[in-house]
Formats: sequence, C-alpha cells, structure tokens
Amino acid sequence: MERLPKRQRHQELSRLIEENPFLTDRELTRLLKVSIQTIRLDRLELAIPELRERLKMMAERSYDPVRSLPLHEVIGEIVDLQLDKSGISLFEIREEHVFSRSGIARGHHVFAQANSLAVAVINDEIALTASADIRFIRPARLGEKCIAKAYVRSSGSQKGKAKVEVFTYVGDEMVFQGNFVVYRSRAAGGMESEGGDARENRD
Amino acid sequence: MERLPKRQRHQELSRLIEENPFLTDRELTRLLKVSIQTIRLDRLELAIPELRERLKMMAERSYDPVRSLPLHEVIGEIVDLQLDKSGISLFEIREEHVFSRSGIARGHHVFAQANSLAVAVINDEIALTASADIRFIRPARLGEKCIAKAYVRSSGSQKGKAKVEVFTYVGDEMVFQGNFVVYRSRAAGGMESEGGDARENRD
DNA sequence: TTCATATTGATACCTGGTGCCAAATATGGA
DNA sequence: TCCATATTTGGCACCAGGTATCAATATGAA
Repeated sequence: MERLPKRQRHQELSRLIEENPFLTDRELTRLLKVSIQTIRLDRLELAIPELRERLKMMAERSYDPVRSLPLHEVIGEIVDLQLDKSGISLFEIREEHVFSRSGIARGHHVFAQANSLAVAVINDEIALTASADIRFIRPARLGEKCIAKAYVRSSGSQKGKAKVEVFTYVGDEMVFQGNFVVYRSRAAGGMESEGGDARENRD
Repeated sequence: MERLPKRQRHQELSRLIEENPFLTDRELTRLLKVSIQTIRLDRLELAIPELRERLKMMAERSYDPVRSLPLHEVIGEIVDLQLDKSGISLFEIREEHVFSRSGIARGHHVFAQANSLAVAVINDEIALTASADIRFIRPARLGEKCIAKAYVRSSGSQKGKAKVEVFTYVGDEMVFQGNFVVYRSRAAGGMESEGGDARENRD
C-alpha cells in the first residue's frame, strides 16, 4: 500500500506551512507536485486552516492586548509567596532573551525576574524599586531555568523602604544576586504615585 | 454643499478601523449608516486597504522575526554611539511598561534601557553585564521619553572589565542612575562565553 | 433652474477558498 | 491475474469580501 509518500507529504506540508504560513494552496501545488485537491484534502486531514484563516489568527494573536504586551506582566512565574517574608519565581531563558550568537541571556531579563519578585513580595499597595545593587555571577544560557528566591530583610512594616535580597540560581549554581531597596506605601505617600499597585504584582 | 458630514464620516471611519481593524465593509455600513459603496469610496479616498489586506499586513508585521521578538532587541533607540566613550538612547514609556493603575514604569524597563546602552557602548565582540549599582531617582511615568546617557569611565582597553556610568533623564530631571561593570572580551575569555556578541548590540 | 458633488445601485469579475460527487489511477493482497 | 481499497484528480456550484466600472439619484449652492 506504501502509505509513506502520503505521510511524507503531510509532514512536508506541515513543515512548509509552519515555516511560511503565507503560502496559498496553489503555491503548495507547485512545491509538492500534487493537484490542488490533494493539497486541500491534506489540509483537511491535518486540520490546517486555509490561508485567510491563518492570517486572521496571526493578526488576532498580535492584536490581542494581553499577548502583545508581554512586558507588562510580572517576569517569571511566582510559585511561592509569603508576603513581607519571601518569594520564589521561575523563569526559563528562551530564544528571545538571549544574544543569538552566544545563547547568553541579556542581563536585563535576569534582572527583570529578580525585580518583579522583589516588588511582588512586598505587601503594600504601592511598591516601587528605589535602588538596587546587583551582580551577575555567571551568565544564564538559553534553555536554563532560573529560580529566583527573594527574602525581605527589613520591612519597615508599614511605610518607607524595605530591603529585599534576591538570589537567582540555575540548578545549584548562583547566576545572580541583588540587594533591592523597595519603596512601599499604603496611600499616596512615599514617592509621587497613587492608586494601589502592590496588588497588581500578584496577578 | 455641507461637506462636513463626509469629512466627519471619514474621521469616524479611520477611527473605527484603527480601533478595530477586523471590521468588514458590511459591518461598517451598519456603524456609519451609509451604503457599502460609500464605505468603499471612502476607503479608496482614505487609502485604507480592504480587510484581508489589513489582516495580512498585521500578520506580516507580527511574523517579522525582528519585530516579533521585541525583547531580543536593544531596549530603546540608540541615537548616538561613540564606542568606548559614550552613547545616548531614547525610550518612550508606553502602556505595556507601566503598572496600569498608577502609570508608573516598572523598574526593569528603565533598567533595561540603561543596561542595553551600557553593553552597546562597549566596543568588543563580547560584552556582558557583570554587576551594577543602580538608583531609581524618581518614577518614570506613562508617555515620558527617557533619555539615557552612558559614559565609559574606564575601559581597560582590550580585555577585562569596563566601567560604564548611565544617567537617564526625562527632560532635565534625572530618573535613574547606574554604575555598570561590563565584561568585555574579544575572544572566548573573561566569562564562559564564546562567539561575537558585542556586534549584535549595534544592530 | 442648473451644475457639481455625494451617494447609491447594479453588474461583472477576482482570489482563495469549501463542499460534494464522480472518475481516474495507484497499490497491495488473494 | 483480478479485485478491493486507497489515493489522487477533475469538475462544478457556491461563498466572503472584496475591485472596477457605469449609471441613476439625491443634495445643495449659485
């Protein structure tokens, strides 16, 4: 029965569309040397939508305000949080975080994870980084999972500044260490801000 | 002649499509209470492409590997660069960078601009942030344009560590100040990396 | 009224498909 | 070899969301 050619074509078709979603069925006929009906049967079996649907999905994804604003979110996934005490977050170094030629993470991403966590761990309506003293112990590389641990060293309880120490590890190797001073305020005091902010660090 | 209704409709049409590019002409007829031909004449005059073209453009923009990985790029636009001496970059605080309730920029974005610039200003194949001592003088707010100025204080010429001082201003107010220590290396020395990286900070 | 601009209608045609049915063409096994 | 099944191809009607073009009406100002 030799089903392989068909399966191979399916693989090839999937690959082609994945690497260039802008291909029409007609263009695919030229690439795969089969009729346009076959292409369409194949797409049907593989549940690959037509060109226009693919473009629409891409447009929607890029238009989705949540997805299109990844920077807005807390960097890293917070897996443990004891307010005013400690917190842990995970962050995987992906393609978009590294220098492409070396696979080493750009420093601000590692910093962003630590900073997000330092702010999140403070139990107050407003929490803003005031200053930080940081060290990149060794580079974090593509694919590595960074575990950041934050400890509140002096909270000042209700107002003023809190000191938060953050250590980031890959496995048992420390890659980053930082001492953060975080402004905290329940009302519109401290710095020049108003509105509750600390809460949105926990979303 | 009362041309206003037409111009108003044009304005309204532009606004509607801008805020929802997924509208078909037929949906627009319902919103603007004119015939579909009028909608199409209007689009023609305003040079607004048809729905499918709009979706395709959006898909292409989001598919562009450079644009689709905004985190990968240097944060901020580098407007002046004298290698091993100084550099200036611009960065506008946008919706996606702030705490939504207060409109204050998350610290790591301001840091990212400074860090990107500190690394970019180093004229070497590899440049990685080793440590930094930073202060957030006052919060940067939505809509503000941050101007970061970096000065290389001690370059160590060929290898080792360089000190870079970065000051970020909004207008003439300083919002951030940081002292960066940047590893530099032409070969695979210094830290544990290889491959040329400094070059890609200038792309 | 008359003239110019705006708007609407109508029709043919386009791309990139879907859906369905039938025919042609492998392909493999008894 | 022949048959059954799988696979591929062809053909036709139809669809959305348009473009292009020509004609028919408003509408409003001089």
